[in-house]
Amino acid sequence: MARPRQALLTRERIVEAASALIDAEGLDALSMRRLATELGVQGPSLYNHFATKAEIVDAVAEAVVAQVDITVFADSDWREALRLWAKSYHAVLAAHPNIVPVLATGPGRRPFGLAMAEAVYGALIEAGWSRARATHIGALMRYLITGSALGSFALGFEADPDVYDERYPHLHRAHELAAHRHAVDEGAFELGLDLLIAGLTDRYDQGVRR
Amino acid sequence: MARPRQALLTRERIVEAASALIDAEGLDALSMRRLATELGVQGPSLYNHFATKAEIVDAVAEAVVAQVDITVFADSDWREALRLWAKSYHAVLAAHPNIVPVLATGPGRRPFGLAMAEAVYGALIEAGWSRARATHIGALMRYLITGSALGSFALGFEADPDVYDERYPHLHRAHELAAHRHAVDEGAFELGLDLLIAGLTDRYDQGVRR
DNA sequence: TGCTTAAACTAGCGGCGTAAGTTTTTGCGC
DNA sequence: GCGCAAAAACTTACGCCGCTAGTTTAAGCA
Repeated sequence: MARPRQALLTRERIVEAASALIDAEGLDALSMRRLATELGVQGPSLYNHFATKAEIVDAVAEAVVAQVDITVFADSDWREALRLWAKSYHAVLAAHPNIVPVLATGPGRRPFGLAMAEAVYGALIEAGWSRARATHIGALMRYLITGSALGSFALGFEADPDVYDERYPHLHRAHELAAHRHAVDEGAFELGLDLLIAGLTDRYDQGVRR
Repeated sequence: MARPRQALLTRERIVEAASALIDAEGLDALSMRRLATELGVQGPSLYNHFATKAEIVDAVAEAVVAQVDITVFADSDWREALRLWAKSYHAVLAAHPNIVPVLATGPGRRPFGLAMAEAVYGALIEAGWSRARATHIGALMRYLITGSALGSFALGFEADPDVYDERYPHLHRAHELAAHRHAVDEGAFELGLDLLIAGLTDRYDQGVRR
């Protein structure tokens, strides 16, 4: 086949297919040939639309970050905005956990990623936090959000009871963690968010803003 | 060469070389052929000592976790122990950032990883926290520690000033972040640790332990 | 109508993890 | 002391991978 009358590929279609593949089978399953097959095309054809595989992955990451609600920073008090944004971000990552390793490395040059950083940092600065502290708070939120999304804590433990022998007396029920995955992971995230925002609120109200 | 009079490889030597390679050039640079070359041997010879590449990576992860000080849980108050352990873990990961993605998925079946989980969870249970809360606290600590080690927040922003145009008014100095990498990353981690432990202490002292 | 560009193709390079089978040495049981 | 299994290296090879180069044909514009 040479050039078809109607183009088979668009950047949008490629990103959609890549996103679906990553969601369904993980980052490792995304290969140029596999993705192309999924789109009914030969591998190298993708290079007519993206220069490298990394560009495709970046575009997928960008599409995911674009789903996070950052409008809250315009409307709400910084505490409430931080909480709502964190929950929104957390929910988006929970829906697309396989792309998290990419997001965890920072916004890079991705416009939506930068817009999110701008919204968070801007709101903290406007609230009166020092530049250094606003940066710390932004970093801290990313640690919590990507850390919790990167891998389920509950699933980090084997479901095989034989793993937890007499060397680990307190872990004798750790094999049950997987069954309570949601409660464990969400509970830890909520606890972290509560503690961080409460602690920051205390400092803020005491006038300690740097 | 057939079987040599003196074995060229041992599991220990392989893990050491793999660890050094990962530290120096990252997880992606670790390939069986490359690692073998580093050890003066052909690629498949490694399979006489490890069944898969994943087993080698696991052994490297285990060697790193083994460096974390968990003796503090035997000696100190849970608050102090948590703080000291977190700092030790953080320092170890800062020295070996490239292996963090592996650790972030949990202890799996690695004895040192499980021993660490046992120490942390056991100390929290002994202190009187409920099982559910102790699990949450353990998860939360992992989120903070691996989240902060996974990728420098500061280095997640491009050092190229042109990236930060008029769309991101508050980020106009973000290109300077890389230069303050240490202060930013450490500051955020310390802030997080302070806030979490202070918040947990408050709840604990008020008798809220579940 | 003719030229440039776009978008598909095929072929191929060097690298990957690992399976299979070969060779030689070591060390143990008789 | 001998014979033989196991150990530890090897070579070869399979089917993947990202990506480059060059080819073909259609589309769009001068």
